[in-house]
Amino acid sequence: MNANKGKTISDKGLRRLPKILSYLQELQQYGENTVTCTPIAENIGCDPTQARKDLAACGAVGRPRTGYDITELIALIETFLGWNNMSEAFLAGAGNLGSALLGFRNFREQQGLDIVCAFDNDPAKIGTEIYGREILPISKLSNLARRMHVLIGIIAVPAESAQGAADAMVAGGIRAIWNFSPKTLEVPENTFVEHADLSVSLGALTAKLNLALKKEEVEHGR
Amino acid sequence: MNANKGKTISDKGLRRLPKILSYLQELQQYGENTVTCTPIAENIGCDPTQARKDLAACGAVGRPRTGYDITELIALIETFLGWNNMSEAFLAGAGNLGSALLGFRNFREQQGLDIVCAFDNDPAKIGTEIYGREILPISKLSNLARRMHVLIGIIAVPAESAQGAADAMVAGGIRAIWNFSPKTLEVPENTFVEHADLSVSLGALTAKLNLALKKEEVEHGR
DNA sequence: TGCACACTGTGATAGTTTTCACAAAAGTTT
DNA sequence: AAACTTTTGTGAAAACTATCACAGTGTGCA
Repeated sequence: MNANKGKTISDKGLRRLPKILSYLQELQQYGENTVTCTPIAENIGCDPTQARKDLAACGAVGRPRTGYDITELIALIETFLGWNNMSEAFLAGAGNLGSALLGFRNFREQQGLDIVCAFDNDPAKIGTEIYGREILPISKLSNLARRMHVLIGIIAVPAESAQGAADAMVAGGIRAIWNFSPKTLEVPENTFVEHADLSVSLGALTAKLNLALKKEEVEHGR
Repeated sequence: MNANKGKTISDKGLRRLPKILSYLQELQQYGENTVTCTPIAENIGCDPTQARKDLAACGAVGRPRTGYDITELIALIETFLGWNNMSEAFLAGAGNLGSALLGFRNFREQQGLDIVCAFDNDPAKIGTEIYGREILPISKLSNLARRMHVLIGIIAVPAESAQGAADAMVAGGIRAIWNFSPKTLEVPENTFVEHADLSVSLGALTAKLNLALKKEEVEHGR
């Protein structure tokens, strides 16, 4: 209980960590050994104090005038994110997006996420293989998850099947769901859902562009 | 200038709109005509006042005792997000993720996003077709973007090529970049970047699970 | 036609996140 | 070895976001 002296991190802060990590790995490739908060903050686009507090939340201690040790920092952030030891995950939905997720080597190598099984309802897909993983019927998800002690589930099914897939995952003891469907899922208290619906992110982008273009139109219009 | 009486919306609020939209479309399918803020808020997981303020930002006006007209609300949100008229987009990177993005019919139908061209540096891919779109060399991106007045770019290339792709997009007059690479991009002031790196979202999920499991371990351990 | 209800719209309050300001610490230079 | 510079760590202030409380208003019902 003394490693992390009661420091907390906000959800937003949490999301800065993978960006910081990515930058640190880049620095490490260039042969750097230490780094200060200022370049980190500049790279990820935040205030240096913010970066310092985020790092502190992971248990990092820096040295005045020198900064932080990059290797140590990488290890701390990876541990904090749970990326340093392999976790097994189940995937529901072997369509376009699901197949792409199965194809990413990075999840295994960088984030320690091993998608061990994929599930689908489409009889045409069941039994086939995608990137070396056989597609199983969704009805088998719960039992297998429980037997294999899988705690992470990925939902890449169409909106109308999303809640059903989530229910199957929860029934199988899955505790964290990465939800790529647009639907908001209902799950028990102790289950985490990360809504990664692409349309949310796209909406934020197109709305900003839209507003800016309209504003420019008005400014140029007169 | 009177449609939207100076109301503003935060970035976080912006991201609630696509979720609200998705729920409204679901209600519409069930034959509902009007909706109040309470069920909307429950569905997307926020306070009813929050939902009301988000809707107000889109220019929506509700009627006491009745609520909001669903059809009208959908139209307002779609207009606000810029999803009601088709926008053309260029895609850089025709790998796993890029191909999946090309395969989504939804972007065209739901978000009005038409990925008209895809670009890659891999000679093996150039000239081939993916979901009916020919793959062109990235060197042609700038000129084509300018000629076709394309304003939206999607980056699905590896980290090391991301900044180069972004530069080409900016040079071609692209104003909004949907960035799926882990790298933070440097772009001019007037260009919007939406960082949709999957590892950020995954990190938030695994970190929460990780912390919860550790906490449970401590609680059970003694 | 008027009364009561359910919901919107919004100013005020509470809570959270970010930024500021500065003391303490560790190298660097003279 | 002392003075100086750079950077961390953190409590306090500012900015932003979410929640609360309630006045205003249209609708349904008597």
